[in-house]
Amino acid sequence: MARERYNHQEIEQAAQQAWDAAKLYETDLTDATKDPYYLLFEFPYPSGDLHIGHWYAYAITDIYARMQRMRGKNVLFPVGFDAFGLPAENAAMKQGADPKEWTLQNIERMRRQMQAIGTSVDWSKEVITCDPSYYKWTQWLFAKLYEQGLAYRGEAAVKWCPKDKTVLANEQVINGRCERCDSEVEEKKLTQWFMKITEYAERLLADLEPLPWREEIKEAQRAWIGKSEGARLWFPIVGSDERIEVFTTRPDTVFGATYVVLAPEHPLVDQLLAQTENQHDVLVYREATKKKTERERSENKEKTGVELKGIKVLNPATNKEIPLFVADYVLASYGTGAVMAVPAHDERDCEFAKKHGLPAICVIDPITGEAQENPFHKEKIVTLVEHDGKILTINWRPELGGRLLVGGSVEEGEDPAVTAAREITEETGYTDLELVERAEERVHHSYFAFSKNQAVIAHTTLLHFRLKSDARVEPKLEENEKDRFTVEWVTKDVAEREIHDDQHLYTLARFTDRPPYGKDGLLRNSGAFDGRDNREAMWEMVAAIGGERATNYRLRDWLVSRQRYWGCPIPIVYDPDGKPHRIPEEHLPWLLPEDVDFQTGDAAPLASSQELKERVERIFGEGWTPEYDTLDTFVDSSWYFMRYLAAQNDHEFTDLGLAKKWLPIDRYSGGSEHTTMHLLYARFFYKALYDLALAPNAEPFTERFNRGLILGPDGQKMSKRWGNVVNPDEMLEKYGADAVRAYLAFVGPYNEPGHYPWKLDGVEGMRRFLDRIYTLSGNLSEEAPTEELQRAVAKAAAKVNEDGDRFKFNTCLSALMVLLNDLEAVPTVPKSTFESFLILLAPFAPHLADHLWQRLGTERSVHSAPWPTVDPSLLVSETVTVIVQVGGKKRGEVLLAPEASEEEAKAAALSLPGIADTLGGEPGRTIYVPGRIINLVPKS
RNA sequence: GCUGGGGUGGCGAAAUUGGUAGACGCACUUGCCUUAGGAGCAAGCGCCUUCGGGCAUGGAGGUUCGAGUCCUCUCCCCAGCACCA
Repeated sequence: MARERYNHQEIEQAAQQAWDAAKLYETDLTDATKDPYYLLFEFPYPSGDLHIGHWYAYAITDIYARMQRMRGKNVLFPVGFDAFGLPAENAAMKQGADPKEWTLQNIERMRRQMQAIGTSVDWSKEVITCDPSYYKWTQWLFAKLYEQGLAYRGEAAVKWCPKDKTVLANEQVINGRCERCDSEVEEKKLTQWFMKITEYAERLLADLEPLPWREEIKEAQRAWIGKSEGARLWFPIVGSDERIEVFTTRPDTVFGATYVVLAPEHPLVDQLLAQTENQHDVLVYREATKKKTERERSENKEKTGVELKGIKVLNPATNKEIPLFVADYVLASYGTGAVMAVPAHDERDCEFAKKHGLPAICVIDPITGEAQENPFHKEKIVTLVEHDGKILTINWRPELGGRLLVGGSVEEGEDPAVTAAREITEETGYTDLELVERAEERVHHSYFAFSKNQAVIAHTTLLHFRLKSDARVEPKLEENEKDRFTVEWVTKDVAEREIHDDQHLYTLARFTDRPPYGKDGLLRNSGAFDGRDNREAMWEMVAAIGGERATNYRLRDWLVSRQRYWGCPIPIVYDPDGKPHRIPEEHLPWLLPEDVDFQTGDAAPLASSQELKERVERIFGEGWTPEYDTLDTFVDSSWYFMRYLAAQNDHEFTDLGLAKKWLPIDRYSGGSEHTTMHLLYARFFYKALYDLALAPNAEPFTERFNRGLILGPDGQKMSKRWGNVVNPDEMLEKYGADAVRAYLAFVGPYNEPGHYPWKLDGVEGMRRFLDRIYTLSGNLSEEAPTEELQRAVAKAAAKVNEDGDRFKFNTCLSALMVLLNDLEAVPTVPKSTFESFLILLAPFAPHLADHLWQRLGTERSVHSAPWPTVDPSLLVSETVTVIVQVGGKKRGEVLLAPEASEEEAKAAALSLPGIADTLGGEPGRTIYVPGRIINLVPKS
């Protein structure tokens, strides 16, 4: 039977017109007869043309919208445009276009394209963020947050992009570069508008836990919030009433703090300058850091800094005077902008201390091994012996511990150094030894000595020896000891790789890499706390030195001011004293002026508007001045999903009655690039509104899915630069919307963000699949379906249901392909079977399915047809293939009833040729999993 | 470096969560049909094989009657964070 090709252009246009005319996708938000289901995708920025990534985002989400609708849900599947933003303004500067016209034209074009791909979005609820009817409410919400103190004006060192000529939020700075244009970001001290997202840090973190999101999304948010728990401690400045406040996560190491460091921007630096002996050096250093970009500061990890000579601070634990430094490895914006430095236990402090010759005091004796009950205490030594750049090791037989350094037990009253020298000579024969260093700290190594059947804690002294010469005597060994180990000189690398004992590894690192030393263990050099477990004693120490528990977050407040034109005007005016006031509600929307000059250099374009100045004076009085900054577009997109519920409502920003019913959003599909910005901001916004009783609950998105990326045919990211951009319009013309969307659904799972290359052959294959369906529609009969066909349909329906809910449309389609293969194998297809097939197909190829459906003589659209319910009894087949294994290896298969007993299965298995031989007699044991396998295990 | 997610044919991927590894599709091979067309149909398609089988899910061990799936170690890829005290 020859395969026909359907005319996709005709079919698809007709279907779209029919859906439109029937208003098939307008959701009645008040309908109480059906379960509401809110399916949301991130609304696009109207850049101009729909690209394949948009297809992937909308067409695939649309599959689920259609599926849910057919299952009887009242589906809200809205769309809008995130229409403020820099590209419109750039186009204005480049081509002299009006940003508004440019944006609206793009929106018009994208609307048409979205309709052409057959998305079932509800256009009646469209929102456009640059429309005054929308931004009126953005302004209104800003004012609400301002009244709550959640939007505030503050002076801060902010990130400035010299190319885009605007400040950026922290989130928009990637490795010291502007995330949009990749320019190196500068720091400026400016007064700007912020949102107090830090006040919500804890809730943003805690409320993340129960959400059923992928771990990587949650983890990215957690990392961004960056909670760390520790303490605030105060270090008094000698001869002054001032104290330096530091934040530390390791207050238990305070006795080891040998100096204090301030960030160069720390306000105390100015205050202390007068008493500083080397004022000039400090000023020079501070100027130098100021000139460096953020990137230079973090790229060059060499630790620089200057001591404030003549100034000492007191370590509050030891009461000793310690020096004070400024260094740019301490960040002004984190914690208190000042740290206590503990070189013995912190890598960065250690590096800095080495460079400046500052002492390291070890305050923790590490504990290694595994905790044991009732241990026997013992004095031991471990020694690192070096000669000629190599390290002396004893390579024990594997069961005796493998490669180790020289160790041994200290005899009663013996000096550990003597023990060490004795052990080295006894075990290895070397005699010409020189003691280089004896570690101040000791290692407490806890283990079970099998030879003596005794749990032991070894209190180990660590020693570092050097051979003065390789003079050697015969080792003094018992006869039975001789073949238990070999003495080997190895490089440090080999030692690091092959020594597995923590205690010995610590020793190796202790004398080769130097500090930082171990993280946890028993306190030493810590006054009254000596011998205590460091973690356990930590808070007592904090209390003892007058510190307090504190939690710090990496998250900073969200900077929302932008020195740009094409954004939502901040609804603030300033009185003649420069004090900000919110613009009263009756003046909202506070319109964006139109008489602006974009070429303003570093100043905000709004400052060039005469109309704006006049408007302010007219309304508020003489001397009043406008706010010239506009809002970060992430503010617009932080609440748009609420506006969909009341897109046309002039009196309210949303409909709170409907919100109770529709929010939180059931499923939110978007790109992984929005994990730490949009998603975090929107969650914050929603929580803030919840606290104002303007949102019905505290989390806006129940489920979140990050979609993957469609790559060019060459496996590279699509880009004009590589010439590998796929033009969706061409595809649409050549293969039709159904083929393209089904192909995109088939490339891989939509519930995890993978990278899928666009393969033209694949689109053709998908079109072939659709053509085969079309062809099959010419081979229908009025017969009743056989049970076999019913089973095939039920199986496909079950799979589409299950995997559809998991956003795994690739396997849904494979189930439909299997079903089609089955249908092609029978002489004629019963009409009712084909109808079921079309219903299952409808979400994936909505136009073709609808066309064929109507050709069967049905008036209504397939998209209003009821989704098939699966009869579970049809999923259980009469016979199942049971795998026959002998000793876990497949040796054949038998057909059995699913409920066949073990005896029947065993008999059937044994009757297979060769099974009995392979088995060699009666099985010792039989494992039978009905419907799956029978495993006959030979007697051993 | 830290954290998280991964590694399965030539390619995109499946695998009922411990029970036939590679469903489905693409590419490829062979044959058929034909007024050679980038069409259609049929068969094949992990690797090796002495045709009995044997070996295969990055690698090495382990648990188990049975491991892609669980455990330990290790290598590689991707993402987020990265001087955060």
